[in-house]
Amino acid sequence: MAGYTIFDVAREAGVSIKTVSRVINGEPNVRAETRAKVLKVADDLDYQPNFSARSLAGWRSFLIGALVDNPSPAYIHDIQMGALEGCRAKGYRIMLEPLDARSDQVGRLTRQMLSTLKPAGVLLTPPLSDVPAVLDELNQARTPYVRIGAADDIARADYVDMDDAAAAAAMTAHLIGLGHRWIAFICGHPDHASARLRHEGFMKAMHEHGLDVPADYVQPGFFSFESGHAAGVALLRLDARPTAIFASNDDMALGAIAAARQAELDVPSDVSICGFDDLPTALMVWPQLTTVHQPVQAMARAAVERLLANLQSARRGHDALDRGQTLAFTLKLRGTTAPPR
Amino acid sequence: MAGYTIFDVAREAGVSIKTVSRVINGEPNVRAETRAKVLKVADDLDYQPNFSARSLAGWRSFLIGALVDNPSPAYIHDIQMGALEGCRAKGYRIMLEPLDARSDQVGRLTRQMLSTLKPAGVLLTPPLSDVPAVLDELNQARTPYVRIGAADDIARADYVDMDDAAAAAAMTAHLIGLGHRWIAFICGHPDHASARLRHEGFMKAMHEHGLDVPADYVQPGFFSFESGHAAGVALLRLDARPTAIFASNDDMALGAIAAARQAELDVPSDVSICGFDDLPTALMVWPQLTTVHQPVQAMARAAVERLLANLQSARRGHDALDRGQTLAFTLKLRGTTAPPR
DNA sequence: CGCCTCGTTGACAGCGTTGTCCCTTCGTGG
DNA sequence: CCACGAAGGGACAACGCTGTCAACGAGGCG
Repeated sequence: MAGYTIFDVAREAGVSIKTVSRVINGEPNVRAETRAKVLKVADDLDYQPNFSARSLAGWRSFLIGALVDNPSPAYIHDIQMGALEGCRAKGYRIMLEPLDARSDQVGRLTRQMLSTLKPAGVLLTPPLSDVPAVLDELNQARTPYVRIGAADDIARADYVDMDDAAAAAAMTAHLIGLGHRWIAFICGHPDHASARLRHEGFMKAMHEHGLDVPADYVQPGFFSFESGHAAGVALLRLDARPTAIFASNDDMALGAIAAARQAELDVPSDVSICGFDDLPTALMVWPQLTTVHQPVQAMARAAVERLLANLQSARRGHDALDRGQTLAFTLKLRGTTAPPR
Repeated sequence: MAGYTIFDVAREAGVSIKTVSRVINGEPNVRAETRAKVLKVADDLDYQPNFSARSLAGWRSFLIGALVDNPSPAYIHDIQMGALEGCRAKGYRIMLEPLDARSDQVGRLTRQMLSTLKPAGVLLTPPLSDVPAVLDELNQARTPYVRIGAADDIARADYVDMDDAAAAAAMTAHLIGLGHRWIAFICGHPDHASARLRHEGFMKAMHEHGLDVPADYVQPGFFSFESGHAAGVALLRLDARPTAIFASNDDMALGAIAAARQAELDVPSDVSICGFDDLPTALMVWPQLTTVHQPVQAMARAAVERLLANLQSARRGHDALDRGQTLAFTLKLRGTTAPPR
């Protein structure tokens, strides 16, 4: 039958259950020799500590909740894989928890999740990273959490993010460097802090280069293909048609490309288009999409690692280390941007 | 503090802990009046039964493991969301478990996962649905499971799938109906049973319509964009160039489209291209990709529902119901297929 | 009218682990 | 050689829930 208990290990190793527990949990006050013996027996028996029992007996479980409210499969996938990488070795597990950030039940749902799962920590992703009701519940339950891509009240808790504004500025500078002067921008979903930052980065770069951005060159968008398509249609119909369009995510960039194709315009020779995120799809269209690589997986991994590090230092009574971490972005210059004709 | 225990509910309702437990678990032999009272108190207190305690005390946990080995974020996402839909209401949770089907450790890893998590049931996705080592471990641990898209030894366990061969035949018939006679096929990953079935469906439809398939019209592929691209390049270089290409998944279809673009061929006027899966990306390229909609989310949901139904009937000592379920596919006729010139 | 059955409820013992507390052992300095 | 402190190790009680079994009262039946 699959599964020995700690009792079996203790018997085989000739020590008490508690000592095995100490070894498994890396607690101090075990002689190196004893530790080695226990480890060997545990390995021989292929002993796996029972998840539920550990959570029940100990203060917290070995679960990390990942709260998401993002329609993008690729984003969720990256979050989950990054988080898994960060905690698999330490015996923690990830439980994905989709949650509607705009619901007025979001606080109650968070609380329910906390009391059923009693997670050791929680990962917050945009736009949930900036929902006060969620943060409050987390604080009240004294559950440590890391916010990914948060913008509001950044000092409130541990965070991991990237510099969206700088990235947008860098991409804008790239377009300007190619010779573009008339660059339009498609905004992201207003609920997302990063959408705001990307917009700011774009505007800043334009102004710094002394370039003008007409009001109708900034189109609203919601991070969806359709909204990008609509914005693209609107932009390409303008009398003073932009020579480049910077969409604040890839889905919208693809929508804008579709709009260009329908208008019988070639990308990039008639109009350059670039995105933001670097989805897998960016490589699966032709020409391949010029975009900003957002290190989602690396952020998730870093977030989990911070979480676990803080859990350990909390147990030892240390203070939290630094308060957050900003990861580097990369410009992926590919086929959808070129000098204007 | 967030979280009352069953004890609080019992006290408030003036009954024993066990009675509350009965109500929560929907067990029989509780007077309707008592049941209602307990339910009301539980609701007032917003009581959430503790996950770990339930798993530890009962021999079943409330976890369902979803074993996946598929690089596609969209696929994993659909599986997870479908599974969530199927079990959220019943208080079960999904735990995603990536596993390498080709590793010789796959059996050991499965066993480890089973003994730490003690899941109530397991969802198997392709290609893991057909890995004997995994199935054996599951049987040995007496953990019920449902196989999604399995092909080998189908009577071995409960399954949910779609008719890949029929779907491929239907798509082929669509191309033939448009007037194509010279249709090429890009195969899928040889480890996937569905790849084989799709190929068979294609060949069958061609033969039934009395059409010939030259040997070099059937290209190998691995379900990846790159392999589709390579196959596309090879096919479009042929002296007798096919007028249509049926790629056995969307990633490869996109690869083939890229190959056509690079060869300065228009899709669909110079060459029709279609895929299989209906990824979100299929709608985000222009022209939009003609493909077969694979009901991944619905399959995952059905699989979980079957799992839970069987769990209940097992407890009541019933036999398993029917042995499996085949879901309907849909042809999504969009912009990348058209009559040949 | 007593006996048996059935539906309903509660008392109690685990489930496999960790936290707390205490005892033992060993090394060190006086 | 003894006193003392620290480190190593064990006994035992939780943790919150479910499974088992027994107790109880209400009917049905002979």
